Amino acid sequence: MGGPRKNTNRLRAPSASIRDVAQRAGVSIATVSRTVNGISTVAPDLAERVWNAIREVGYVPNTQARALVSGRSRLLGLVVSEITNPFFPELVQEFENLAVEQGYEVFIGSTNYDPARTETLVRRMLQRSVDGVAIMTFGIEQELIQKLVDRAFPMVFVDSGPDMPNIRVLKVDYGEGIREAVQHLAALGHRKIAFISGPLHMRSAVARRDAFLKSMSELGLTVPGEHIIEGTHTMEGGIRATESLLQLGEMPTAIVCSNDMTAIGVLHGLHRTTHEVPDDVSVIGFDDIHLTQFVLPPLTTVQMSCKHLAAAAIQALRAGIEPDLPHAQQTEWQIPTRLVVRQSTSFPRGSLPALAKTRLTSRRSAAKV
Amino acid sequence: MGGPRKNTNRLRAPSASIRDVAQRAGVSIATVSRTVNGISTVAPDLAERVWNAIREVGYVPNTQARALVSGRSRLLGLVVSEITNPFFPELVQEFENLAVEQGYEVFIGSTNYDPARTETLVRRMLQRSVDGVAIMTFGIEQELIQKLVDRAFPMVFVDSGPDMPNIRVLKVDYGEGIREAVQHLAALGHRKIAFISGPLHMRSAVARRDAFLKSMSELGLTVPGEHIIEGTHTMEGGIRATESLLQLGEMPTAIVCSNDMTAIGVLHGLHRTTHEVPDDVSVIGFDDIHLTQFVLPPLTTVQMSCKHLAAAAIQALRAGIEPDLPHAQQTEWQIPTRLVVRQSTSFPRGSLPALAKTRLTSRRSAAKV
DNA sequence: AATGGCGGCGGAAACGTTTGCCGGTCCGCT
DNA sequence: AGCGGACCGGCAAACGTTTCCGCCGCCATT
Repeated sequence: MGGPRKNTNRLRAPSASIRDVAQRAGVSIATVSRTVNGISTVAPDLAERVWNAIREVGYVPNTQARALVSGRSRLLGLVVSEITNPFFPELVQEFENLAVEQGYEVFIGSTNYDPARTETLVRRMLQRSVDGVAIMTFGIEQELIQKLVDRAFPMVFVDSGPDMPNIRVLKVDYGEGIREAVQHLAALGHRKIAFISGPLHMRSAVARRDAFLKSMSELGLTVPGEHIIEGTHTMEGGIRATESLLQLGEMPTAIVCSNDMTAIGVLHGLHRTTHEVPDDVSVIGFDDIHLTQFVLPPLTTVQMSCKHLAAAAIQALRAGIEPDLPHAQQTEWQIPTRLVVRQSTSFPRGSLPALAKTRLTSRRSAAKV
Repeated sequence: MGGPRKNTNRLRAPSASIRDVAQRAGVSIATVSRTVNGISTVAPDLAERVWNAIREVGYVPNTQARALVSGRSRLLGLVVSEITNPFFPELVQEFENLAVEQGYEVFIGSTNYDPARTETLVRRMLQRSVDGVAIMTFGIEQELIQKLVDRAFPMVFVDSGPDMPNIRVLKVDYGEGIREAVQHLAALGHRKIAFISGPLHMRSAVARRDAFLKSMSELGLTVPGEHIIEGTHTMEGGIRATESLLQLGEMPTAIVCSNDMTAIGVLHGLHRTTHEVPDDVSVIGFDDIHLTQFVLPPLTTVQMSCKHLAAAAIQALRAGIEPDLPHAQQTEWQIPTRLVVRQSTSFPRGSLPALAKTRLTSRRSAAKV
């Protein structure tokens, strides 16, 4: 038969196990387990002995074994489009902070807009047996969804997901922030306001464009067709869109963009052609990524709070994982948006009240006077 | 005694296990395991049967169980300073791509420069029993290192780590790129070149500053003390440093910065005071973060290749994990740096050859002429 | 034709937990 | 004093793998 086989072929010397602790404390491993997990049926003095023993042998519970037997990994999947898109690191950061606070770890993956990659990404997450996945890609492929839903997997989507049990959705209220943006421009005196959208196969891009049109018509402002341009949610798209706007007979005095990268492209496009922002044209972005504070001039933009988004995502995931949490039945979470005014918006050229000019124009042109 | 207990209290119905496959294929679980792991002693026809069975029951190996018994998690830890610092997402991206390619997963965590957070981060990584950790924080606390080294843990550091077995170091060759930067400026005619360093308690910041001084003296150029300013590797630090440079009697005609965020701060500082870049002052950054392409003007900077860094980190980690890899004995990896010329550098004001002016000056001022 | 070697497969132990079940102790009630 | 029950701790099964060891049969050699 041969005696017990111990630790052959292991990579490193194993660390202390629950058995070592039990031996040292003079209790059974069951008691150690219960102590570690805070189960109240352990007598205080025993618990004390166990904790001491744990400290002495430097015991760290083995997560793999835990997950294996309990069937839960305390791991949350977070799927983003691309981690190098500046919006996402901030989301990741918030998400991670909150997850750790609540005793979870985060398994991050980016799809890079590649379906094959997305496919393997999800497979990897399943293999690591995550307890739930937040899909924060703002536009996700349907077959992938199907695959996950089949396993009755707790999931969270942004904007819209399939209408199925165990699917929770974070509804971003694009209208709110965009209305603020339009009203801000209108209050400054702008009437001719253009909009550069995202790629229109993305639902969130359509939602943003429609919110813009709605806000304009609420104010009785009309938008000629050539003032609505489809962009790509990238800087290049913003530059190209700017170029086509510049060729128009009637230039708009303000441009609202479907995301910040587009707005930054607009800034570059205008800079190349020696138009000043905000003196010649006002520009507003969307997302409030970190970068907006660093461009020149700092960008006025609509903020979708990462904090809110992350917090809601985690709450929604936990609702799917732990059935007796207070929010377990909730299936929708509202995410607010709001305008953040920086220095890329001002009065339209010509309409500038003399008094306000010295106060409100950008520091750069003020200094030049 | 009671019969076998099955699946009480599990969160979800378990997926097919190796036993289901074995039963379906009419072989033992050992054979299934060998087939899945590509061990060659399995007869081709049996392997065929096993693969079919796997497909039929939709078997996915359980990573937890695998890791538990094999002692290896195929998980790599990646510790960065802060994920929202634009340099890191790009590193993370490369690292993840390469890791997945080589059959590993990545467990990311950011320290946010907080020792307590770092401490728990490492503890979490140990609990998840990662196979190795890459510490890419460019300046790490010593006690943390000690803690990890005690467990003979495969680790990779940047710039410098403790001199111990199982520690591998990625040596960034700051000198190379900074010499290129200085020579580029000198070639354009600059003689008075200032340097804004990072916080000098960071070794990498000191290394960069020293590389600058060395490159200057190689060209016979002297640097007055007030032209070396300690910054903070942040935009604010760059702005402040610019302000103090502006108060000097003799302004430098070019500023080299210890990282890109500082350089962007310099851009803002100069913009506020109506100095033109590059016409009045040339600016060079370091890191080549994504952002540098989006600021105005696009920043000339020294690139430390993320690709190189990530590839070397993974190779070094694997060297520590799999002892019979070709690089297993190597303990140092060289990371090259090189200058990327964009539009924030030009001739010093006044020294500009008339012919070159129209070609080399920034597009903005050219258009104004 | 018997024997030795070897290739290939199966049995079963081990990894480190969680947890159902059971047995012991002690207290309070009758 | 005897009994019931609450409480608490230990035993051992189970989670899903990997891998050691042993067995069986086939082929080649003597």
